[in-house]
Amino acid sequence: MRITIKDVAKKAKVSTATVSLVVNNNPRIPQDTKRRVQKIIKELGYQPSRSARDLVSRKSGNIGFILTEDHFLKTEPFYTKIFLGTEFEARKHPYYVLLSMISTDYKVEDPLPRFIPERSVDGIVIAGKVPDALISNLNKYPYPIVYVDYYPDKGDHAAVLIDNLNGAIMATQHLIDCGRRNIAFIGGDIQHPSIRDRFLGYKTVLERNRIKILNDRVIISDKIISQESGYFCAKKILKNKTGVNAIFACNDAMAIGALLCLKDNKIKVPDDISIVGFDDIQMDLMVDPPISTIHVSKEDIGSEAMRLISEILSNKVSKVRKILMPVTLVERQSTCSL
Amino acid sequence: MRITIKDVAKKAKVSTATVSLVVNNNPRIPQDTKRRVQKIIKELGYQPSRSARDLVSRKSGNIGFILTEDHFLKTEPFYTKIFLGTEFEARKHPYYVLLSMISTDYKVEDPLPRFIPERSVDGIVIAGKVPDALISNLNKYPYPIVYVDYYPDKGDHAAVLIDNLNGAIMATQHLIDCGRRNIAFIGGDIQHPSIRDRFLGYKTVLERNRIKILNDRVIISDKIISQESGYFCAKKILKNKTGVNAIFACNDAMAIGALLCLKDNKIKVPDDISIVGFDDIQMDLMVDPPISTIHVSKEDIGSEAMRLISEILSNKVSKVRKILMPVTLVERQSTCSL
DNA sequence: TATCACAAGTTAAACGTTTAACTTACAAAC
DNA sequence: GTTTGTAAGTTAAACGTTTAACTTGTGATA
Repeated sequence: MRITIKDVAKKAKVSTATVSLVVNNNPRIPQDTKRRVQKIIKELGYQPSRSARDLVSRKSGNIGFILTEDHFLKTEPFYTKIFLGTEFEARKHPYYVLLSMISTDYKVEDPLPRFIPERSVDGIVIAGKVPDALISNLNKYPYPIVYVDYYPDKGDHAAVLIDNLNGAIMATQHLIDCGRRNIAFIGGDIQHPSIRDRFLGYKTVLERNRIKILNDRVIISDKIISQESGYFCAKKILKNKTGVNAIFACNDAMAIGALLCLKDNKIKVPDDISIVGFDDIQMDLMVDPPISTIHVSKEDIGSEAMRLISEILSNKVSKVRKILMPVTLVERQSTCSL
Repeated sequence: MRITIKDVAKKAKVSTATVSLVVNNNPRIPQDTKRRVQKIIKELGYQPSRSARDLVSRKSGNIGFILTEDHFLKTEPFYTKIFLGTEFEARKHPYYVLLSMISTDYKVEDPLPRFIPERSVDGIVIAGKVPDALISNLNKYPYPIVYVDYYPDKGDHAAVLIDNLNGAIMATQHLIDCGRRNIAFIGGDIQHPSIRDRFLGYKTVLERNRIKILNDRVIISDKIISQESGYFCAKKILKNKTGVNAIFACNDAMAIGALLCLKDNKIKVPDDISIVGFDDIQMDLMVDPPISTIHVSKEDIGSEAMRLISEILSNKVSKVRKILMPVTLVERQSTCSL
């Protein structure tokens, strides 16, 4: 038989209400009583029942964490690290995290994660870009949502985001600090808010330094962002022959692809062309030369998301807000001064 | 206000007991009543409260899924896929999955995942090798455990395992079928039950074919299993100069490391030396030539684990048992006939 | 006609908490 | 000496289910 609050109450010769107040740290209970009860709780190994608590408080005690399958299964554990941060932070809060993957091509008629209709979560964290169909299905429910590294176009959303603009500015400025002014940008999926901001940062720095933005130095692939598309974009840049001596890639995957292309064309990196990426993924260190990049702390993003949803659920936050997570420049061997 | 069983009962003009019996598909309720009640449930959008259910049934409705951080964060999403399978299968069962990572060097004094002391799970799935300290801490609790792709030395455990022995036999036999008899084995962590069985399969096939097992063709690294250790082992084999014309690597990571080493030494793969690995990881297709290997369905392993723990919890299973998941040979370009 | 079996449902307690409202005792204020 | 205030608890209802035990009605059986 499970040890309940009644057992503790009986042994401590107080009412169950008192035990409950002790457990919940209510200031109405004086120190000595509190300590006495706490001692007995420890002796008996009492653990409050979650379901009983949840029942009376009309909470579930769970947070749903949703991402698409391909984000989760990617070789680079980017979102996995974000989840790790969320789960780790949750240990300090009264929440468990229910992780659920949805199909990358989720459609309106597809079922939502079971915990949604079953009302087994109090709030939701959505990591990475998800199909609009998911979002519109979710809107039928009253759960507060925190977006991570993405947010839908319309509407006002709570979100934890990478400071993409600043990161892009740091990256591009770094190339200029290396004495390079013929800087190309390679990217894809320009609809994505993150990529849009990274491109914006690039343009900002060029303008700030009175460098003309040339169309044949900006290559935006319409294919999915990947090593392959990076390779392809770099190829185009070489073909355009505009004397590029630096490339800012919208992320590390593309940066690595570009690096491979340059190597295949016997172009020296970083001397002839320097490359800087974005994200600081593990692969950066496994290529030759290691890629200079903008470091993003994935775990911190995840924990921040947990903190935000927790605040929202305890009504500490009056207004929806977006949090920008700071980034840092990591200089490695893919960039050098001219 | 939430729709409760009372609302349904009132509208259907029955007692809450009847509604409950309908929801739980009790045969005592005749078809027509059942349908009538179900219709009203749908109309009102009634969803039973989990916490109320859990409270009265003394269950938590959760399964804990535990793995070490490095397993989860590995570049190759091996365990991530297993988790995905578990989570997917859980949708058919009355369980949610709580994923929790523990430190790779977990010690006895470290805290257990919060859901353990809080009694918020009904059973546990442990994926991959975990420190003994974790297991001994877990033994203080009465939760049934299903191990996945690993199980502790002592004791009788329920486990879902890869059929490593058969896989190793298939791999080695495949090399012999290619007309190769000078077959090396490279591996590491020979204490690990999986590696032990893979080595055993190798020896079995050689004996079966009356091939002598030579010590300088069996290289067991004492370093962690990885691409690097694979490279290193292959180097040793070349140094030993025993005319090896095939290598069976204990997993794909080592196989790829070996491949890189052979390429660096201008040895032709698959012609001079054929290589076969184990696991079928994504990287296999990204190297040149693509690696022949033993395919393991990670998702199936995960779903099988969910099914097993679910059976154990519903007492359908009388005896502890181990389930061996079948594997298949995948022939790619790293092996060929002599 | 009385008895019995069974189908179809109902009643009410139990699960383990939280919390608003109440009680009691004691000290301070008038 | 009465009133008032407060500290330190207690009482009891409520949260939303499940389920053992009970009731009621109907038809079959002796």
